[in-house]
Amino acid sequence: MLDIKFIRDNADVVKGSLEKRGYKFNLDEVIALDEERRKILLELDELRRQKNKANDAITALIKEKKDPKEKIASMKGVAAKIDEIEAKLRVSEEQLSKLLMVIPNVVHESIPVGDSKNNKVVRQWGEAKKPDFNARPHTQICEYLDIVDFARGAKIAGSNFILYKKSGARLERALINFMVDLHTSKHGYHEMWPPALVNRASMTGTGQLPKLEEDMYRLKEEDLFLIPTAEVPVTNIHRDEILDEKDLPIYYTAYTPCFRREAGSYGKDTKGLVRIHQFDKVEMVKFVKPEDSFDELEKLVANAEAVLQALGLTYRVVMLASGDISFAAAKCYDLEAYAPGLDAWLEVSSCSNFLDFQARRANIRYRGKETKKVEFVHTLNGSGVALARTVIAILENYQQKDGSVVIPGVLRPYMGGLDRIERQTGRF
RNA sequence: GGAGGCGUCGCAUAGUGGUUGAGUGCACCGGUCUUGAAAACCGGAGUCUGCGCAAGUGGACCGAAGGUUCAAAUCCUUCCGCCUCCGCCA
Repeated sequence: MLDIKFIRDNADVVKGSLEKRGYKFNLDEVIALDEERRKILLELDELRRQKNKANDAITALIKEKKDPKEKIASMKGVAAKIDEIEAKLRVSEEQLSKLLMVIPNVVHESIPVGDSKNNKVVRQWGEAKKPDFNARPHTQICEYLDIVDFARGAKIAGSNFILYKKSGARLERALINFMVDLHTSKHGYHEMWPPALVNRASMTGTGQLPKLEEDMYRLKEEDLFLIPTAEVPVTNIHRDEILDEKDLPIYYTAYTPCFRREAGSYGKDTKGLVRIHQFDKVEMVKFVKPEDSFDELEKLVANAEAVLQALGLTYRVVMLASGDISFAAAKCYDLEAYAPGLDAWLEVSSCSNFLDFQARRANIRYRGKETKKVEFVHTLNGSGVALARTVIAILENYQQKDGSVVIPGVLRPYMGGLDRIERQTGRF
């Protein structure tokens, strides 16, 4: 959420940002509503002041054992008027906050303007090269090695739900453990294991609601949502809290499954592991002082890159353009791993700085040591990294001519020493 | 799922209709004392928001939302959360 005072004082900046994002939004309506709201508030406060004064007078009369009847009678009208104006204020505030909730964050000046075609590759690590034999896509590798069962996943839950089998399941678990261990032991993150279902307040706090309700799985009875990312529960750890400056920055990492309905994306990337309804992800979340957030973003990206480097995967870092960046983010880098079987760059991480946008919605603040003032923190998060697509990259990059897949060295201790996945024979 | 209890300013608590936006203790900040510290003593401190260049001056906030009343932390209704016991259960 943007600060209404910021909007008021920087209407041009906000309009410019909306324009860069390609948003159609009438900001002047917001500014007019705010003006009206303040006018009502002024009138209301004055009446309430009169009421408070009169109440003091009534109290004094009672103390002096005098009859307050006359004073009381004269206050009835004021009380009624206050009720009436309070109702007006409520309507005005509701309208305003509804609009404020759907205004996206102001994009940072450093990012390219335009749609996804203007995304900028900042750097690349490794070479995008195909093996010297006929590289197969991961779907064929999975089938040959019998490590992912697409048909049974669909039988159990529905299309684009995945059943990992045997070494496939083990690989998934190995990756999760490897990544969490890396972030906790080398990058200074504290490990968390949050609920995979969250309430409406949490979803609103990080900005998924109200805009993206139809993209999520929802439990009607309880009004709970399956998390689309660990960002939601982990950022909301500190919702409605005032942190101490000395505790900042706070780094958390968490593995969670992630659930996405992907409504409206049918027909797009529907083959294999690219776009599935439930996937695993290790997430990194930061709470930092405002002046540090852009430095922290660079470090966050480096932490995610460390995973891909350790796995020996070729990737590139892409700075998202203003039209492609998410609702709550001011600046965002995607990490894309190269998958030779598909001959495609797959988005496996997204690292964003939200500035105080989420903190304002979720009311996450800190008290300055020197200033004693309470201020909003800046929040960031990044995938470190998302599975399924990383599994694709591993399978397609490490496939051998004989159809087996070599396990990257860092994962072997997590695979019980296994260094290669080979075709399993037998019924199961 | 059933029965009961409870939600007050960082923490613990006092407060059952009118000098209560709210007392006390701990924690916190400043000062006195001390070589320094501790203790003791004195003092200070909540959050949000309106108007104002500012000094300042209003308003709101006792889990949330409604209601009763001239007046609500206090009474009523609904909701949310937590605790205890019983039931069920990985």
